[in-house]
Amino acid sequence: MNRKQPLAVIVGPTAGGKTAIAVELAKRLGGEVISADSVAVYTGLDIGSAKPTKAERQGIPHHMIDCADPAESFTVSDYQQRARAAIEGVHSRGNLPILAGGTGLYVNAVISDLGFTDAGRDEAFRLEWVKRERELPGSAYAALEKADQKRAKELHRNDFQRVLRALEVFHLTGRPMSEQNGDFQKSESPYRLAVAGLTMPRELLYARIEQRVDQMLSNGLVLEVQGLLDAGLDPNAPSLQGLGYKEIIAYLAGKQTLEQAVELIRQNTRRFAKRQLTWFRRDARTVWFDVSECSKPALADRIEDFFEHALQ
RNA sequence: GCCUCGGUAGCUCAGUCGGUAGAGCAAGGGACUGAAAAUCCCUGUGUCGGUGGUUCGAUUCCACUCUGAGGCA
Repeated sequence: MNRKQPLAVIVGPTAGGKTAIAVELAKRLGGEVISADSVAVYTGLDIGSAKPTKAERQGIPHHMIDCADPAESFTVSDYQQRARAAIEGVHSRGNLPILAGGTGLYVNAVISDLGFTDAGRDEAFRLEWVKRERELPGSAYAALEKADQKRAKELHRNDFQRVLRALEVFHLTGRPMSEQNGDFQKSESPYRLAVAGLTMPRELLYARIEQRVDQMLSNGLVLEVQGLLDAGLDPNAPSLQGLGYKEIIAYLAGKQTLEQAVELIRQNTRRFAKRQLTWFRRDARTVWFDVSECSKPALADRIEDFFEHALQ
């Protein structure tokens, strides 16, 4: 009987120390890092995404970083395919893949048996509905109630982004989205899994976020954004809707002061970290490690121990 | 020194013709299947500045007091 391949996973809120611990464990366990970060996939978005530098990577191979053009939109489904291929590559080299990142949906797309429908995107269809919704708010949800009652019940009528996607799937396939997607909470993982969650007291996390934002600024975040815009990147591109980018763009457009932009980045990052915690807490497979409870080497010891036992 | 207007949720304020109070923002919690760093939902007990007085009952009225802003000397 074929045994599933092992996959070590490190999740947690932004600025929580995932990168450093992932590299440390890769060194100890003979691993390679698979990033699970929806912004670090884009080339050129380096500072704002806190992409690990060459020095921080310490010679450990990192996958799923710089693999998409920021002018194009990169989706979960793209991520799933390519990340799984990357993991297979790591296995074929006899190494341990370490999936590390804070984008919950991306992590789930890899570690759960999450099957995406074949339906891609239909931009014309989307534009049409955006227009209709503006003219008659609530019409998209009303249409979904007719097309896919089950999905409509799962969604809130105001969650236009999801309502629209469900409509799009029905439009492209002629079948309700709710019939095409399994319940990923109940699905079995394709891998032998060990999921470590990094956590710390909220107060400490927020202090670290503040530090990180200051660091990004002194590393030249404003110049990075200016450079991307100068290179012709559309400020409305999905890649630039990320934290830190949209606020700086608003500053460069003269819509707010730099101080306001920075304060907004801090606040939005705190909120984002909160949402990340909500996501990872929900997954019962996550085993939590409090970073503030011990020294860095001791933390690495504990997680190394956990991975070794859980992945046996 | 005198006069006026304030002191109510972490912040800015509303309100109670006397029956112990509510908005916005902040914050917290939750959801999450092709934009996910996105999108969306839910959540308001606080010595009503302090001490006395009147009253069945005071955050509300009265007195004193502390404190902030402005004005007059």
